[in-house]
Amino acid sequence: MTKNLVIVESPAKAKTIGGFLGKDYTVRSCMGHVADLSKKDLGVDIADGFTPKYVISPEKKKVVAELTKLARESETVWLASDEDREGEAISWHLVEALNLEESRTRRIAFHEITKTAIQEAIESPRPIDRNLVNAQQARRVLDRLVGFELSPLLWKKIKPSLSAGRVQSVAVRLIVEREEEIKNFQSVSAYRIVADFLLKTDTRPVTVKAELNRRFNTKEEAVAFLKQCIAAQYGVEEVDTRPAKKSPAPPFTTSTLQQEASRKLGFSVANTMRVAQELYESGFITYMRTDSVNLSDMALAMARKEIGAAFGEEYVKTRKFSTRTKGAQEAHEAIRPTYLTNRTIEGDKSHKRLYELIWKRTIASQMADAELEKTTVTIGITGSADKFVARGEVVRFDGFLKVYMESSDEEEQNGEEGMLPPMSTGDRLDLQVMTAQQKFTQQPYRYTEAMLVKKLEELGIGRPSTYAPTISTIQKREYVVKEDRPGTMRNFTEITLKKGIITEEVKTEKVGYEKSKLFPTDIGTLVNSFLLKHFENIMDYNFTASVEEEFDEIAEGRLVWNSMISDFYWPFHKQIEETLESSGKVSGERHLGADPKTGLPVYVKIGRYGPMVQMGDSDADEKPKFASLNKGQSLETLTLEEALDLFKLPRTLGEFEDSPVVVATGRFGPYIRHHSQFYSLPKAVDPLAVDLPQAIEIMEAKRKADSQKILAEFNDGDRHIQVINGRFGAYITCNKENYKIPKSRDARSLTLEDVKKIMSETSPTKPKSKKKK
DNA sequence: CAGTGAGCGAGCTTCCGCTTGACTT
Repeated sequence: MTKNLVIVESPAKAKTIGGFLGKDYTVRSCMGHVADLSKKDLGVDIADGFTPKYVISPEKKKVVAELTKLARESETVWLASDEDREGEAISWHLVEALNLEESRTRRIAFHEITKTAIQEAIESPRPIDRNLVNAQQARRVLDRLVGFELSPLLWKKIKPSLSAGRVQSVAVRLIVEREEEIKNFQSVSAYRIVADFLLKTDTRPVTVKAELNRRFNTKEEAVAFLKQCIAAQYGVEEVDTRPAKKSPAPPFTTSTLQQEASRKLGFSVANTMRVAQELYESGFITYMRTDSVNLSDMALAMARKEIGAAFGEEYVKTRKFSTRTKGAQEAHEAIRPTYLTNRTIEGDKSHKRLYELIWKRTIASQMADAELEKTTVTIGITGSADKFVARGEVVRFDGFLKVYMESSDEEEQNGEEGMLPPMSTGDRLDLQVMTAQQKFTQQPYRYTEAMLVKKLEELGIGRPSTYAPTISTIQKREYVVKEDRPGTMRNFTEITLKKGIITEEVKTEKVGYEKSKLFPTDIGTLVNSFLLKHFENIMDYNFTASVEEEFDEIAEGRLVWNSMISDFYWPFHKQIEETLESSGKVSGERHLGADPKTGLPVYVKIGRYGPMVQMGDSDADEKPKFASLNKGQSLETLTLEEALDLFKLPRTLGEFEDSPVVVATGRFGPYIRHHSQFYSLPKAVDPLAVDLPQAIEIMEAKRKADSQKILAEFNDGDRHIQVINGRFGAYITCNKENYKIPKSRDARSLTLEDVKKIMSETSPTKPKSKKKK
């Protein structure tokens, strides 16, 4: 029997708070939402004023049963879900699901997990804010209506199993449009003039690097300028020194953590979140899904102490950062180490690295500004109005730079600014070398996962808990792919003036090399243009922001939630019906030309299983031939020649062991089929060129590898039992049933008796049921 | 893992946001 039951959202939080509250309080977690719209149908009764049909989420049945029991035994139930729209709805759903009586239910909220914050919260409970709950309900119903009406439209018009939604469809649009910008980008070049000068000083001469204050559009102009400089003299005209300062970045939110972990550690968004979750569960960091840059007073005090002790008092400067993010709800603190005294932690490499990044960012955010001195030296040229400019930067006081500097997404930083020697007006400079470099304008950058998250956050689309899942959804649907692309070589001209002689040289540089960037697929592009054509309003980058304004009005009690939904739904539903009627099936079909042998037309289009080529018309007497596109080929750029090559498979190479050997392409790329066995072709082997001896070699290699996978084989009566070395360790298989081998046993030394014993003691796990893609 | 692409029709897919395990071969 317990007096008080406190319900929070996360188990790790429950553990910490339990320690603060003492024995009169039982603290449990509900693990997020316990109820959601029914999944079997639309889950919204449109005819009845959009009444939501809530059901207890199947995976939460156990939690709800347990909480119901505890609540019945308690005097008072404290609902301590997060203080934001979703948190308020969670509390409301708990009231409904646990059948809580109002008289012994209290709603409390806190933004920090500290003893004082929780005690204060307990002292000031409030009723559940029904307006806020209604705002969440409107958000939920709108997302369901959009997602569950748009997706089936795509199944009908384009391809089964596709999806669309308020967040994911805009994420795809960003990537498709960036690719179009790149495709349409016209690179122009200009000549940049840089020079090394020699400054004579009392001790020894020093080199000063400077750049001309203008660029030349043509080579002729650049050469003319260099010629003019052969006989020129150079002197310092002006020295301008001014102080500057740099301030640290705020502590991490989910989005900035994902960006920095991507830039500094090369982590994918999903990997960052997985490691952060584990750090949180081990008690090393505060909650990792947050949009707040705020630190608790306790954290600030810890920071002051830690910085003072480690670097000295002059390095301490605590700050309160405020969020600039659209729609931020700030239910939690920023992401920070629980104890700033721990510079590092025990754990594997990725945990250590992410933790240290969080520690540095948190500490730096509370350190003094860096004080710099920026110097600009203007260098005159006799006989010319143009000037060379040399820039230098000296750090007078490093401040937060001692610990951490935020990285930037810009790929090329223009010239590191170093130190300049002391100079004064009238100093003479001797030219050592002057170079005119042809510089091309850079195409827009492609998104990494983390850069896409940054962009979505700027647009106010999505929440900290959904950034990583959204990124993975659009990849799972094959709207976008994350890939490396090799880039191409480009020539550029460099003209040098040295010792009065001008020389010209053509050099090459690599451009367009991409690592782990997001590219749209043919399907992504096609779905995007379909949605843009018929649902421009949903695809608008400001759609979320404008509905969020209305959700805010609902939260303030100035707007009725289902009338807002009604105003949105009916015009939207009309768009759906009109599109159903007006639009035929969309396949992005292109006619490539005629097959030179038969004269039949060749098309490329999106089919039921993805991009494909077709030879012949479907209403002709002879059935058309079909073939899938290869990886890396695209609907937009495929040529007739490439299409004709695709029809050359399947190809029979000859006979081996009395059976034909056939090369073909399947869903996972080119393969060899022989005796109903499949053998993948290595990447380097061209399926159009491979011959029989080479194919046999590939098959034998696979057979050898497979034989090493089987650790042991037994025949027990009719049963054929194998011990196999699988991806997740060794296991036993028999009659398509798998059995785990206890960790204490060495799989290689098992006897038939051992195996039979394990099989009788453990229950089999069925291999994964085949899922359709 | 994998070989398909007519048309018929059954039965399936799908959203966003809050939170963890269970499970995989």
